[in-house]
Amino acid sequence: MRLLNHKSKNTNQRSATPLALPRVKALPRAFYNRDPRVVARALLGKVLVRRVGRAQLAGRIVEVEAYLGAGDAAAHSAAGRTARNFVLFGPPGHAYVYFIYGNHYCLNVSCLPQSEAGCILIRALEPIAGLKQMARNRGMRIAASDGLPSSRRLLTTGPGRLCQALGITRARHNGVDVTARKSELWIADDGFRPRRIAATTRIGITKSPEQPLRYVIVGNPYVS
DNA sequence: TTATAGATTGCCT
DNA sequence: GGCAATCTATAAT
Repeated sequence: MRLLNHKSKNTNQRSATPLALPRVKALPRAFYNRDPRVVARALLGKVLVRRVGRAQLAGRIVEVEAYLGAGDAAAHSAAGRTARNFVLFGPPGHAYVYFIYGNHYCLNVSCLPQSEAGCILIRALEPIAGLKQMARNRGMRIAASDGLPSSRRLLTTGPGRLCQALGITRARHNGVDVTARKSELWIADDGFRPRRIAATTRIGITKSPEQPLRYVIVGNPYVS
């Protein structure tokens, strides 16, 4: 398996360096079996891979938010287990996909052991492979190959956008094991390590907005 | 049973 | 900057 590298003029450190990925590893279950704040930082720079038959869509994770297992009023798990959030209470390393505002899907990855409901919201990706398909999925006429960062940003910057670009839906991907390379959705480590990470407050929440639980790769142009 | 807010986005002025 | 789109969960009738 090989991720096609998209030739791009790099506007940021090394985040778009060629991916020599003859055999990247999937992150193991133990990676996710930790405090969401630790997992969130560690996920920055990893590669989200969406397999569609033989084709692959992939993007580097550049922005995430941590939602804590207990005592986090902003988390979906705050009121306990429901038909929507049950995945969060299962084992770590599984996709939690929910539908929001009647229009958009958002992708999270569960962390902490069984019965503890922490998770990480994936908020932005730097597109790596399958950009044309992403543009098609997003209904963008231009194939995002015009080299303009401004238009490419619209592919995968924002939690709703990246789900649409990768064709992620609740019906198909909620509960998927992201530690398995055979999954339609999994997360790879290609050895890239962010140079600098910053923590800020989370976006769009009203309940406990003061905690710095949003993490970004400093300077990456695909951060929202 | 009905109302309202929400981990968002795109299009309008 | 305002607001519509319109599913899901929860609070209020």
